[in-house]
Amino acid sequence: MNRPQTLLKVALDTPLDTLFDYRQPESAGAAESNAGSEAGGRVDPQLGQLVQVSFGRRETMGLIIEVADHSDLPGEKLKQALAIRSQLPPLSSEWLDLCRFAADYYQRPLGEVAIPALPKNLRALKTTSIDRALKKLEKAAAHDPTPAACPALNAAQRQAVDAIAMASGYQPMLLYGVTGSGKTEVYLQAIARVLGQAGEAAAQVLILVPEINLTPQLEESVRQRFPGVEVATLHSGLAEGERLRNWLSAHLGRARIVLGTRLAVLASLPKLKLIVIDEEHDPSYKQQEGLRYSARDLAVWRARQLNIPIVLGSATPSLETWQHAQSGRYRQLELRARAVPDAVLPQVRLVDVQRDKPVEGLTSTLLTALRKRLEKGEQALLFLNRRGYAPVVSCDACGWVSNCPRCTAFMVLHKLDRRLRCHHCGLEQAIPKACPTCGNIDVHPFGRGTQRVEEALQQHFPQARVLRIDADSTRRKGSAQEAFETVHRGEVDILIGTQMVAKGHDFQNLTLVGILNPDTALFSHDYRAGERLFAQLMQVAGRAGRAAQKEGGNRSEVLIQTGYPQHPLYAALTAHDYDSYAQVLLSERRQAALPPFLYQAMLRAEAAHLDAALEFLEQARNCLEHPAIVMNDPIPMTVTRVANVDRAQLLVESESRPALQAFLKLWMAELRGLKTRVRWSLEVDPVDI
DNA sequence: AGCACGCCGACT
DNA sequence: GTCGGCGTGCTC
Repeated sequence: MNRPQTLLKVALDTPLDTLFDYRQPESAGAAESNAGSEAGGRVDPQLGQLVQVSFGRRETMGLIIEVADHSDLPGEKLKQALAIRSQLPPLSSEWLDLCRFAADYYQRPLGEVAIPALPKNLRALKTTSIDRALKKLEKAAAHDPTPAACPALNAAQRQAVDAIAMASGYQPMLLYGVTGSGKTEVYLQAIARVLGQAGEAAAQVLILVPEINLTPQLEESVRQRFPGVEVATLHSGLAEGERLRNWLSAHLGRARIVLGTRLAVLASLPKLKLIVIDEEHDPSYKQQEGLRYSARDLAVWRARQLNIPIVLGSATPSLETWQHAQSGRYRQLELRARAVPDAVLPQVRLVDVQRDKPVEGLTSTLLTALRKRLEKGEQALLFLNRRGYAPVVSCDACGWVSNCPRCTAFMVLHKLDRRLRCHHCGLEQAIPKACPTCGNIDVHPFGRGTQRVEEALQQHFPQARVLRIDADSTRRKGSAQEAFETVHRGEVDILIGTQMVAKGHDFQNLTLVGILNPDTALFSHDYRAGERLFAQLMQVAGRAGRAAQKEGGNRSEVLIQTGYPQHPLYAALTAHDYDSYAQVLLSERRQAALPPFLYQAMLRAEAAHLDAALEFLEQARNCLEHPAIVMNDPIPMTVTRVANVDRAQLLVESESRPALQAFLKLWMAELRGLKTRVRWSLEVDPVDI
């Protein structure tokens, strides 16, 4: 007497690695009749539709992954789904496959990947914001695309544009070119060609950028170049309403160009025909919490899935991408010259701090260079990747240092607000007037951050307008943007900043870049530190001399203050030669059996006491063996304690990615079975070791 | 992960 | 006598 009934297998945002079965709602149409869908009659549920369900004691939104007529559970355990959200097209099976891949690869349940990838307002139980967004989208008038004028290309750019526009099917391409070599123009013209080729059939292009707020220039260029074309941005800074509207515009295929940060790689793009990843080496493509995905890797997977070309642009490609280009898996497109006529690469000079001892972080060579630029009315940029006034305060008499009581870290002196602040847990304290242990009056700051250098600069150049840009000076929303504008308007003579100043901005009148204390990264235990430092310094150096050279012939210069002027990294920087340095790094990696010649996963554990975390990892290490897997010793993390929580990690390695994946799948099942009070998480392809 | 239930300490 | 600590168990 069992008439077959339609069951929905639903993915929910929960750590339980399974789909949940529900009976279909009484009337799929009726529940949402306010949206104008056909009332009454039963509508067939479809894959990729959102469905409202009761789960435990709460109501939540899920995604229909399968429609079936059988469940392994006894019928009385099945609840009826509450309502299917039918007023928008279902997510495509390609999109679901993308989420499924990410879920499998990063060892998470499908629902934990797919549901959070959707805008919050789309998942909300009430439909008001969706209705509002759809109405607003209707209203937005569609303009006729009016092609804007394109600058002429040089030969290398033309070749690159042709290669991208004429690529058929899956074709990853490394667009390798120094800052100022005209990568953006290649993107824009390739996009124009791809959108043009698709004609009325409407193609979509996805452009990924590291941080949209720091690179508003690209968004500006895109909008100006494609007037009348709908451009949707997607990034974490958007208000929920706008986020939903832009997401829907992409999902409905209206937005022809979607420009976003890493999270945009999971957008629904039904007509996607080309992906561009700008600054593909940038670490911010790696999500560093929750689902720790690489947007770059997922983008490449997506391009292959859809059989479309993908362009990875960089002046300092990641070694993974470099290796693929070397091996021929990726096609290499190269822009050698700077695209701006007459522009030349800045001269990079090393200042040996053993011979020219810095005072307050500034060598006399750098001070002289600054003075010269000031006299000419040109701008200078100093780069110091350390915010605050001084990284630690100490007592000469007894050796007391400003340790954070909750973290394995120093509390940083912030002189302006007269506080000590821990950059790991946020704890703040007043600056002690005397040493807390011995009472000595003479406690003093040790080392220097951007605030201290700013102070020194003001003393050296009282007439100069000095501006500091770092996370502290740009707390307020939009203040970073304001700060950069004052530089553009020429209201700043010397800019001092952290890595925030390295990205995106071209300063026309900037002719001197000083790099203050880059050496620490040279001897880091993280084998990626060299690669990252090179990319960062190259990027900062690129801020200088982007404008056409003036008739006076004053070439821009970059001064690097270092204690190791012989280091090959600096030699390569001086020669503007990433090729050979990357080659050296790659062969080192091959010899030492490190990524990209080795595949890794990191199991991390957190507990109130280090012993518990280490003990869990030891247990994890012993609970499963695999012939192709090497398990390292569990070790405390470098910064062991953060906010009173101890952290440890266990690195797992294999020469075979499939073997690692197979192992992880089994291992996760084992670990989920261990009952432990330790919080743990797995990261596949970890970047910070 | 939420969110409940469930049994032992200091308070309106 | 209750409010509330977090241990344990379940979610179609």
